[in-house]
Amino acid sequence: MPDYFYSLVDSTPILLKQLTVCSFEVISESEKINGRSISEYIRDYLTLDIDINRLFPSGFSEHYPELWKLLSGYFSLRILRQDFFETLITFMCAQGIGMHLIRKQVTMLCHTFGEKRSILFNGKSITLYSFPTPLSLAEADIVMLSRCTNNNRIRATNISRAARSFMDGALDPELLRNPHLPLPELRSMLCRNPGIGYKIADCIALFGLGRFDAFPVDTHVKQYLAYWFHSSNALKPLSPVRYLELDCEARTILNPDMAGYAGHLLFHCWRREIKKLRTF
DNA sequence: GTCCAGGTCGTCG
DNA sequence: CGACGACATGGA
Repeated sequence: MPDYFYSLVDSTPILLKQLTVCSFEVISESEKINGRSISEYIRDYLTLDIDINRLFPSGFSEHYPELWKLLSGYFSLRILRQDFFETLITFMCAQGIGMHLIRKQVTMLCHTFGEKRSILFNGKSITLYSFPTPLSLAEADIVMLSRCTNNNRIRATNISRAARSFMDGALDPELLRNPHLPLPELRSMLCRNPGIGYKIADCIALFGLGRFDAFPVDTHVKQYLAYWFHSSNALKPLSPVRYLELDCEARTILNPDMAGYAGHLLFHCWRREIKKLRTF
């Protein structure tokens, strides 16, 4: 993968219009990434094959007219087909803390364990750090690693262990990428790794394995299920059984095989329009 | 100072 | 199963 692509790999959703800021002019069409042309790669990465208009079931806009009005401002939001390992580690950093701290952890991981790369962009030299390789995290000293994980030693240990599982093949993305693998089975395979529960597993499936049917239920999703869709279950504290119930409820409201993708638009719409949060 | 952040896990009744 | 605390920090 060419160096400049690392500037795109952020493990966070990006609005299409923001992404254009990255300017693809620097990329030559003759260059290949994993045997594919640049335009093919971008189309896949930005999930341009996914038709946003078919994300929500027919009748949804009529059933939720006010919500639909808010949501229409989010149709340019794309889920990215991101690297499995990056997604795995990034979401293992996302437990009960704010987006700001999650980004900080990922940034520190890159600065501490990633490769330094300087690229020329619009005539200026920019220094970037790649995401750490599985090997570098597998071999990382736990104390140094926990400095990157919000000083959370347990999280650092879990990440270290996950990296080693990735290295020895126990955690194999090619095995998990099987589209015929039922979601509950995929989820339980991911949950064998300490530090990964239902929510993180669903995030890894959704963002790192292209499983757009996976529907992660977090604190925000729980809130909008109660507020927009009047789920009484969503008002109660989240437990493993209730997680599965909410997951099931969401599939009756949304298109089951695209529930996660649709849910992601709802997620950002909720955060910005209702909660008035500015962070993506 | 209090509450809440893209949770998970162990323990106790 | 449900409730609660530990893990950790920072922004509102």
